[in-house]
Amino acid sequence: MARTPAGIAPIDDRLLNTAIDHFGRQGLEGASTRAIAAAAGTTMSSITYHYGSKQGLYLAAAKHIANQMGERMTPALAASESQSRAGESSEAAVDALLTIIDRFAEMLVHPESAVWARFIVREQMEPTEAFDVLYGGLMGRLVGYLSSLVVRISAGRCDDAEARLKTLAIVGQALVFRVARATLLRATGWDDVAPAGSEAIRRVIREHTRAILSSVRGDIAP
Amino acid sequence: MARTPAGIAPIDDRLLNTAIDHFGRQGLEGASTRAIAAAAGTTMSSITYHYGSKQGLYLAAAKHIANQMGERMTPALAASESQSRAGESSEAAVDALLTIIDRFAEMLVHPESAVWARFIVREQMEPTEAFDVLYGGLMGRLVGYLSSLVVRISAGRCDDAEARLKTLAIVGQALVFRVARATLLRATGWDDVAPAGSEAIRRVIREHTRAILSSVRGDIAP
DNA sequence: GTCTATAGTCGGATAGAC
DNA sequence: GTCTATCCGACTATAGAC
Repeated sequence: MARTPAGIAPIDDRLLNTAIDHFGRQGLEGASTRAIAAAAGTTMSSITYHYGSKQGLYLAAAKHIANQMGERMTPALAASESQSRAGESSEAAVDALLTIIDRFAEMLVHPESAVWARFIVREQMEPTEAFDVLYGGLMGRLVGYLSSLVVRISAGRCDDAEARLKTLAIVGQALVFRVARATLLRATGWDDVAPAGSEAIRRVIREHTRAILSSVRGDIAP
Repeated sequence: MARTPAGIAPIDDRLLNTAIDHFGRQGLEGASTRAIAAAAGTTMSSITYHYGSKQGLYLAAAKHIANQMGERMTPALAASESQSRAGESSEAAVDALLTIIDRFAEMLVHPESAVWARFIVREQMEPTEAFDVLYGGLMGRLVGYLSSLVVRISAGRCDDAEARLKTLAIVGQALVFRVARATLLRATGWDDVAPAGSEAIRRVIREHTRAILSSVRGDIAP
């Protein structure tokens, strides 16, 4: 049986993706291992066999999300770190930050992230130990890296604590288009987010982020 | 038995608030009418009596959220509309928009909004007919109003469709501090959002929003 | 209006066949 | 490893006492 580089067999992969979907919609308690197993084409006791319990599957699902998000963001993170190191200028840091934000926005408007987001947002608003898995995977590193870029861009105007709040606010501009998806569709009259809409969203986020970072640099009066 | 102006008796109010909490955490299917009734100090069959069914209670809970959010935002909305009408200048429109955003941010950092947010975000990412109730209550009106301010601030530089995307991105800066609460706490090292933290968050959002709107007015090069 | 009692379904965990 | 069978608890909805 062929295994992926991550060591996950196709059957486990299918079970994990189904689990993410069900847990994301109904939570740990609300989701049913019977329904997850049936949707993945197997039976409930295979969950017990592979993951020990319902909660074991839940934590494995969180790890699977962290791995997949890491795969999506790693190239952009490498490119950004390269841009960041290319020059000491704050312009280089702005570009490095925009590289990450734009890739993050692209991920969030992509349909693939819908199931991840349901799981993650649930953990954000009512954390369990699965949040440690999610935050330890990529999020924490990303927040720290982006905040350090903001500090550099500000040239000492804002301290680390303020930079972290600024980072979250900037990220929130992208997050809203996934988390408030129903409002997006109502407000725009769209049936779904077509490629043109996705481009328009990313352009708005880039423009806003540039404007915010310009003000951080002191280009405009506060 | 004294009734509130909204015509909701204390017992119903307690039942509805409990329902919002349980439904927000576990969803329509996951939540248990027995548990909701017990936590509200009554029995399951009183839910059937008052709301017909579990889903009837769910819709009533959505309406209750819409009403409460309306109460919180109405004064700011009235003040904002007054500011907006006070002058034709785009500065007046900026102030009017900031009034709404700041009040919205204040609501989102307040602990009270945690239970509402769990319910609403669930409906955002997996809408049912309860979302019609939520969106029809306040959200739709607010998005339309803020977008019209953005159009006015831009002085024709962006059309209505782009203004709506910009509005959502701006709102997202506030939303993130509720929706990604666990990340906020990890990133800052806070145990909770103390008054000083709440002030810092709102200041960042105001500064960013001013910077974004300045760029919309063409104060800085795109 | 609020309660208890009951019917019928579905949940997770486990044991054991193969 | 994957399945069936079974245990026992919890669920919604309803009927009916008071």
